[in-house]
Amino acid sequence: MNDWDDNTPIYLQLRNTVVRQIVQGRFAEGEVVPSVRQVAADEKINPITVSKAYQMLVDEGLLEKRRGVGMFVCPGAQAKSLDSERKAFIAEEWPRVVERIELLGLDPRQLLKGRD
Amino acid sequence: MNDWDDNTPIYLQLRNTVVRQIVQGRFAEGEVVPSVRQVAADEKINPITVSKAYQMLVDEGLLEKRRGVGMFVCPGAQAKSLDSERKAFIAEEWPRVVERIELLGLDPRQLLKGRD
Amino acid sequence: MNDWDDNTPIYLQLRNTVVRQIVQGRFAEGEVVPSVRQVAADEKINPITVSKAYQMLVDEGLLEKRRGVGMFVCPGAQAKSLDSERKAFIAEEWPRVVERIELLGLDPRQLLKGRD
Amino acid sequence: MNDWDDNTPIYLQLRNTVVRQIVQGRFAEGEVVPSVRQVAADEKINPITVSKAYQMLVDEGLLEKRRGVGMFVCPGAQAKSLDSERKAFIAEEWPRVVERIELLGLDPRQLLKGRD
DNA sequence: GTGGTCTAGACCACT
DNA sequence: GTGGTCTAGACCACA
Repeated sequence: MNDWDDNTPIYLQLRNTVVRQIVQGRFAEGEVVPSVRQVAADEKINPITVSKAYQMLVDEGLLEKRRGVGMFVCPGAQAKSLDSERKAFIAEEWPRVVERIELLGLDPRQLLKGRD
Repeated sequence: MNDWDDNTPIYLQLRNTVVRQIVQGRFAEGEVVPSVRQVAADEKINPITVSKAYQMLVDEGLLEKRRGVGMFVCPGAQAKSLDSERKAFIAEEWPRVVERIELLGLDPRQLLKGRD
Repeated sequence: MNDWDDNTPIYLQLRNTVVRQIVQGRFAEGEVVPSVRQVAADEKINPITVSKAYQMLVDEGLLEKRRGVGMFVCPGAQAKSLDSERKAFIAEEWPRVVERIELLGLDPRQLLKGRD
Repeated sequence: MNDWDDNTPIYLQLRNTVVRQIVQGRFAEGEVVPSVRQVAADEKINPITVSKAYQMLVDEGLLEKRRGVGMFVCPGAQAKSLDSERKAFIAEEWPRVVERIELLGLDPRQLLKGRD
C-alpha cells in the first residue's frame, strides 16, 4: 500500500484497499478510519486524493462522516461491501474472464492447478 | 461491436476484436482487413481511432501495411497472437483474478462449474 | 432533537431549536435554560458546540449570561425573536422558495392546500 | 451566472444552473454542453470546479461523457430532472418551509399575495 | 480539441 | 484536531 500502480488512479486504488480492510474486518464497523491528513502523510499523497477515495465510500454507504470528528465505518458495511463486490465480480468481471479463457483455448483446470 | 465499453479506450477495444477475429480465423492469414475508412464508417468512430488500433497490430507483427493497397494479416499471425495473448493472460490478468476471487471468498471451482 | 441533519452545522440546529422553544413559550422569559453541560450530555455533542449556539443567542439579545448561575431568557425575547425570525424568513428564505416553486412549475396554492 | 453566492460551493451552484438549463430546455437532449474549459474560462473559475459539477450530473444520469469529444445531455434528462427535483422539493424542502411558516404564525395567503 | 488526475498550498467551517 | 473547497499549474490519455 506504499507503491502505486501507475495505470489506475490512486484514489481508486486507495478506495479498493479501504474496501479490502473493511471486508477483512481490519476496519471494524463503527470505528474511525484514519483521517484524510493522516493517510495523505503516510502515503505521501495529496489530501484531496484521499478525500476523493473516502467520498466514494461515503457515497457507497460504507463510510459516514461525523462533522469535525472524522469518518466512520457504517454498521453493516462489511457484509454490504462483501456482497456488492461479489455481485459486481460475478456479473461483470468473471464473464469477461471466462470468455477470454475460452477464446484462448486455455484449460481452466490447468490454471487453477498453478495456484495450488 | 456496435456499442463501446466506456471504461476502456475504443482503440483498445477495437484492437481486441481484431485479435479475436484473427485467433478465430475469421480474418485469415494473408487476407486484407477492412479499411480504416470502412471500419470508421461502420462503427461511427473517428478514423484516427481505427488507425491507432491497426497501428498497434502492425507493431505487434500481426498486420502488415501494403502502401496503397491495405492492411493484411501476417503469415503466422494466428499462432503468434494466440501465443502472446495466452502468455499475457496468464502472467497479468489471471493472477489478479485469482487474488480477487480469494479476497471475496469465492470458490474458483464453483465459478468454473457454473459455466459448464 | 436527538438526530442531526448532517447538512447544517449542529450549533445552528441547536440555536434554532432554542429559538423555537422561546417562540413557543416553552422557555419562558426570565427563566433559566438548560446548562451547556446538561445539553451536551443529553444530546451527546461537544460542549463547545452548545456554547457556540448559546453565544449566538446572547449576541442576538435573546439570552443573557449570569456568571456562576446560568443563562436566562431575556425579557421580551419571545416577541423579539418572533419578529426577527419573521423578517429573516420573508426577506431571505421565502423568495428563494418562490423562485424554486416557479422553476419547477409547481402551483403554490396547491402546495399550501395540501397542508390543510 | 456570473457572480457566486459565497455560502454554497461553486460546483453546487453550477450544477444547479445546468439542471435549470436542462429543465428549461435550453440545453436540449442529445446536445453537447459547453466544455469544462469553456465554462471555466467564461466563469473565471477553476476547471476542476466545473468538472466536479459535471461529474455530479453524470452520476445523476443527466449527462453522459463521450471520450475525447465532450459531455452530452442524456435522452430523457429533461423529464427526469424535472421529476426528481420536484420530488426532492416536495419531500424535503417544502415541509420545512411549512413548519417554519406555522411556527412564525405567518399567513400563507399573505405571502403569496406579495408575489403577485 | 476533449476530460482525468495529481500536486502544493491556501483558506474556511465545524467540533 | 476534523473534512470541504478552491486555485494555479502541470501532465496524461483519448478522438
